[in-house]
Amino acid sequence: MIRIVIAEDQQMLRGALTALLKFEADIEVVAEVSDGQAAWEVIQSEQPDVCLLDIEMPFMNGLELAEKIRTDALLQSCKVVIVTTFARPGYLQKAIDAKVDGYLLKDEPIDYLIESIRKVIKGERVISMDLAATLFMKEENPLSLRETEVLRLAKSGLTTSEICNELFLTKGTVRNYLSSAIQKLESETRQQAINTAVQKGWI
Amino acid sequence: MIRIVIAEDQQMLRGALTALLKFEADIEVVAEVSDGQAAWEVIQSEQPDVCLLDIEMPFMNGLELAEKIRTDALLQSCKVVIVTTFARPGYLQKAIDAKVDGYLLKDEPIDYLIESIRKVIKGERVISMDLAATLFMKEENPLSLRETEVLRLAKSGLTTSEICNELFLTKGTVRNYLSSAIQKLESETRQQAINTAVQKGWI
DNA sequence: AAAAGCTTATGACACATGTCATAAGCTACA
DNA sequence: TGTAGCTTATGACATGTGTCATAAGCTTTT
Repeated sequence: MIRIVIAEDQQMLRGALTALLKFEADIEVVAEVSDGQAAWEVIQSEQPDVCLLDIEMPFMNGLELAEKIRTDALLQSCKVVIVTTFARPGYLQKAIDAKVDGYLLKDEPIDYLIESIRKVIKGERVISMDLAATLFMKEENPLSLRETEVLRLAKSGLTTSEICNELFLTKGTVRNYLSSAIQKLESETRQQAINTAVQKGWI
Repeated sequence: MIRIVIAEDQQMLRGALTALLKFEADIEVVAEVSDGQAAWEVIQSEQPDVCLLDIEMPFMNGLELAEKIRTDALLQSCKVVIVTTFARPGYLQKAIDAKVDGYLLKDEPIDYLIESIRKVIKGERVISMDLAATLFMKEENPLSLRETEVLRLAKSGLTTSEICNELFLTKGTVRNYLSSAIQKLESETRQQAINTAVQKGWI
């Protein structure tokens, strides 16, 4: 019997997945939760064979959670499958770094998900077809730590002076970071830079 | 027998819904499609009792589709239920204008969806609890047509001069529109104005 | 030890952005 | 027939933004 925990914040999808997985004779859904914190608690207490994790969840996202599971000595045999809407290279990279066993898009059929669960139990790794392509086309995030930070703040609508107050930098420095971020992302304005960075999953 | 068409672009959720609705004795899923255009075609040919429509779909969104269904003489008896992730007042307003029969969030349990299908068939209207609240707290979109247009273009990263080329206006005019949009949205920069407008579903 | 790259900073320049006052033409509504 | 609101426009002003040259201190890698 494959024991599974489902962490997905969208109730309709979570309920539907749980309902359908219950029809599989070899699968048992031991818990279904809607946020990262609750997921972490139930994973520790239940020690499931497989965790299905959404990325965007309250309190703790699926990638951070995957990282925590991988570095916990008691959870070495627990397989991790990320299930997400987003085909962002940045997300995929983080998932690979966290050594997840599967990375599926919500745009896959459920049968593929079920099949994938059985595969990761056997020690195989699974990845959505669409994503296998982005793996090869993968672009490294060209932004430095500070550039990323500054751009993230710019995204939330802060002006240069507000950003420099936030990070205890001078205006000039912040403008320099934004300038180089804009150039690295081949954009012309901060807005465009923000758009591409979001789209690539870099901020 | 209640005949249903499901239009939802996320395959996993669409498949799950279809699978679960098939267990209901009084419900028949006559078609499931992944974009607005395909939905429109199948709705015309199948004449279903109920359409479940996602909002964000390729080719035609669910709100435009709802509008088309409501204005088609042959589809007067077809009930429309919007099922979406987003609790944006702007979306809800458009849905109400299109006289939809139901507006549910994907954050509801499936049982509620099934129950809602039976209710709209009886002529009732259904709306998610969370949304009933926003209905009362509803804020009117304070932006004029032009202001909305200009802000939408700004959102995609265009500079003032690019926007004025796009709309055949002078730079000064575009700046005035942005300025008044920023003030109406109680923001300080175009970026902040864009953020709040997106969040309210106004652009 | 040298090279490369990140972090921080300054000053200067050109241009973009946001505000304000003002105004003319238009539509819709009372 | 006003009056209100939208659309369009101009000029002026202050401030914000993006680029460039330059540089010092720091860590990491070769």
